[in-house]
Amino acid sequence: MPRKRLTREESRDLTRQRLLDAAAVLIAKKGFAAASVEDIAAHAGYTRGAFYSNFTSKTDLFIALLKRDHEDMHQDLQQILSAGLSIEDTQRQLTLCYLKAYRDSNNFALWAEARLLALRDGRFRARFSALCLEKRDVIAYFITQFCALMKKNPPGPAADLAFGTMALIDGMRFFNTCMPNELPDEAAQAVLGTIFNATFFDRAG
Amino acid sequence: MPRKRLTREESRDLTRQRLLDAAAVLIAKKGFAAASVEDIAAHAGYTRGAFYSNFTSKTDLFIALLKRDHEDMHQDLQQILSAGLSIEDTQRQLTLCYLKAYRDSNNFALWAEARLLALRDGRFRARFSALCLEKRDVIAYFITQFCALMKKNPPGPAADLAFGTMALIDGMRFFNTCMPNELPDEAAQAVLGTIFNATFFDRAG
DNA sequence: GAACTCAAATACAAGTATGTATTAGTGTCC
DNA sequence: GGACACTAATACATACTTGTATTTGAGTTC
Repeated sequence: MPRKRLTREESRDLTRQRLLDAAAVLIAKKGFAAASVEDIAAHAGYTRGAFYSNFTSKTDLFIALLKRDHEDMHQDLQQILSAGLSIEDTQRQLTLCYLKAYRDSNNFALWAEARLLALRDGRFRARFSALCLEKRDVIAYFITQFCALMKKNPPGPAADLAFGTMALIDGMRFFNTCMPNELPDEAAQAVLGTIFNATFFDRAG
Repeated sequence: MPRKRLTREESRDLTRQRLLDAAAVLIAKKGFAAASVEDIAAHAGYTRGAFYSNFTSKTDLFIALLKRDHEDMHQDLQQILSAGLSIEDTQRQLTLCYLKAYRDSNNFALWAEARLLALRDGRFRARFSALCLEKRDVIAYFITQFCALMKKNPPGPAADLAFGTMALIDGMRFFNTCMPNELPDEAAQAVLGTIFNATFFDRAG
């Protein structure tokens, strides 16, 4: 099958995506600061010219990258939510979704990198916070729905608990990834399960 | 009072400490990769010569820095533990200790930076993991003691739960620091309290 | 206080990044 | 199919870093 001739816009978007893909790999591998623009462009099969033609800066590209990742995850969660499943099935789907995201990506390293950058760079922080809050809201909504389904009140403001959830998941994922001998998959899952159950299930009210 | 004349060893140690102090500030501010050796040395009031005379590499210095911070915290915790206080007093001391560490340092940014570095650099990871595990063990011991004091069994292996504790605290601290409007101090404390209580207190067994 | 030793400064040689300014080569449109 | 428009490549100027090799100068010791 002959390769389709691309319109200018399609072509441009393709290079954009390729640059983003390359950036995801390189930033996860070397870190944001160490991944040079040259590197990223080269890995995507371009030169710096393509990069600067598509993004104004490395930071700009990073935000675009995070946004893309966030939207992917958001869609997944949204789908689970809108399916109107039972508690058990929702939980099951959630786990699947989590594991999927877990398996095939080093994206959590990107978010860790972004958090660090956000601590230092005010401009970046503003844009990053917006993304984080969207993420939090999705999770908060989940918590609310979940508790409603179980006919319990959440043990605190759902938005705040959502932060806790994110903290816990990301942190455990780091330990699990970095020292799998000390915290193997099952142990990590068990701890998450224990804490979530204790917090959201095993309570009066 | 005239400045004491320093022995060679004292003098050397002083520059070492100064370099570490400067590194702590600069790495927290700019990140490990972006904080140059030159920068660090200059901020400490030296040139690169002093740096290379005291450390073999930036990574080497970073490990030394983390170790120093860890030992400080370790001592604090050890003191609380060995005081043999009641549950309430222990909790109170713990909170104080936590807040103290919280207030006057950007050190948590250092650990976040280190985690990222550990993901990529195998050599660094080995050394960093060792520190992390010491930290974990201290916390795990705390958990064990605490549960014993309350005559309850921990809801899982203390070592694993310690990872969860670290994840939660560090993660919440990030959100609290980065977006204090969205997650103010009290909210962060409340969430931590809720989750810890649910996990360690409000259970049968 | 003179010889010696070691910490820190200086000088030097590469290597690598960024960003802009200009050029080449294709889609696009009449 | 020829002029135009825009994407990506190239060329260029500049600025940093790192690490080593050498020198200076201050503690130490006899």
